[in-house]
Amino acid sequence: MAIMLTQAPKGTRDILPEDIAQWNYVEQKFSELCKKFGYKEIRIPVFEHTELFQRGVGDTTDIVQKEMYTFKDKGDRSITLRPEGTAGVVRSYIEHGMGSLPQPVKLFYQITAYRYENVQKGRYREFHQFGVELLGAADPSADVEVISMLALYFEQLGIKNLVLNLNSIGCPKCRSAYNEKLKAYLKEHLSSMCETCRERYERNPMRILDCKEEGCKLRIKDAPALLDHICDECRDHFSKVTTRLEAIGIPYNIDKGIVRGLDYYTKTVFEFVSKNIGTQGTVCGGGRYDGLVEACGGAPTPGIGFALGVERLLLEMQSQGIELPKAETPHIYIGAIGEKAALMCERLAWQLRRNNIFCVKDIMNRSVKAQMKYADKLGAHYALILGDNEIENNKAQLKDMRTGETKDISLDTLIDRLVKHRG
RNA sequence: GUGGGUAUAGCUCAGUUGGUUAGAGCGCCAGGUUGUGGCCCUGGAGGUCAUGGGUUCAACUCCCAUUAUUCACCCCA
Repeated sequence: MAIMLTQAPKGTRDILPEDIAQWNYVEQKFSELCKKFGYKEIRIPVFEHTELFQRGVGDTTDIVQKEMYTFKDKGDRSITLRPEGTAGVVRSYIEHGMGSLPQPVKLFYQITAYRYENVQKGRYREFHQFGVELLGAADPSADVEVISMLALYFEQLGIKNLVLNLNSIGCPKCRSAYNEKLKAYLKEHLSSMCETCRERYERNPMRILDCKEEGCKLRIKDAPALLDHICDECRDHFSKVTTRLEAIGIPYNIDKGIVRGLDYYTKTVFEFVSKNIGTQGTVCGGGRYDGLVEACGGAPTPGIGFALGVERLLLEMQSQGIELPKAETPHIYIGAIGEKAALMCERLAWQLRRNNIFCVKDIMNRSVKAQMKYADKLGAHYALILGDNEIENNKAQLKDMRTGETKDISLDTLIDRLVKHRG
């Protein structure tokens, strides 16, 4: 089979001009909101050293085990296209000594990410994420700030009925104690469980709770839940988070099953889930990762963040019938008949554009009728055609394309009038 | 990695039990006016019917494979 020159690779897609306005809209809204909370934008590389993700995301995760786009560059370095944003941001935090900045350090980003997975609704191999990382703050207020940002973002976009699922997966201390309890419970059932679960039993028993195999689900149902076995400190942290969420009126649902995909998550984990955009309903996921900076070679630093799937966000907005902005249309179209008029058209359009007016002019040398049709299709508010009469009298008919009315207007005052009447 | 659906024009789709020049609507271009869009009318461009093989006198139509796409499993944003 010949390589498909005319087809984008599997799992990638073009965002076409007709859809750009809605992307710009959600991007701008997100960026404004982040700034109001004191977050600063950061831009990180599309690729990093493979080892960063192995450490930062975790060797036992599906992401690292089977979903990364990894290749050798010409210097024989192993390079990986970022499968998410947190690892890169944490690397940057360490590399640039951000631990010496006034704490906490609050960052946001809008990135593409890459995972080699089979494509389905709401899931692509190249996808877009908005994310936030809050580094240096261990207090439960930090968890609440990050979650409340999301709640406010959805509110501002007019999105309703997303469910906030919340859980705590404890700290390394209580988790290892819990893991022992879990292993003790699972030990007698192990022979009847699936192969991957038997492997997880050794490497990362908590992930067994995520298994969807029927046989395993049966065993898991009555397994001890981590949330019921976390240490006093983690319990206190979690209860402060929920108390504060209640204080500002953000509803949540405790879901003891949330584990999250990254190994370094600690304490609070959460996701915002939709029911109506297919089975990939997690619009946004995040959590606390107090061990991550240290694991990547920095000083012990608490952190919390989230990533929001933009494709899923837009799917959700569409499914809720939320009206999204469309591209701006020209304020005026200027056409011309004949060479003399074309020269005048050139000058006029130039002046309009220097005055910041959205102006489209004829560059096809077409008939008047074709030009008017074109102006109509562009959605221009006004149209104006220059010809011999206009040159002679220095006047033209300014046509309002919505009402069809025309007005005689002196070309000298055209710009003033358009500036005044704009918008 | 696994399973199901789908593949005909730029888009949405027809195409009879297999039958000769593959159609429609929308969109695009042009004309119907001598210098003015929308409605209407006329004309035009645009398809190796996803690709490769097979059955047949004959395949868009039946069979097989491949690829793409889509939905789902796994997992995640």
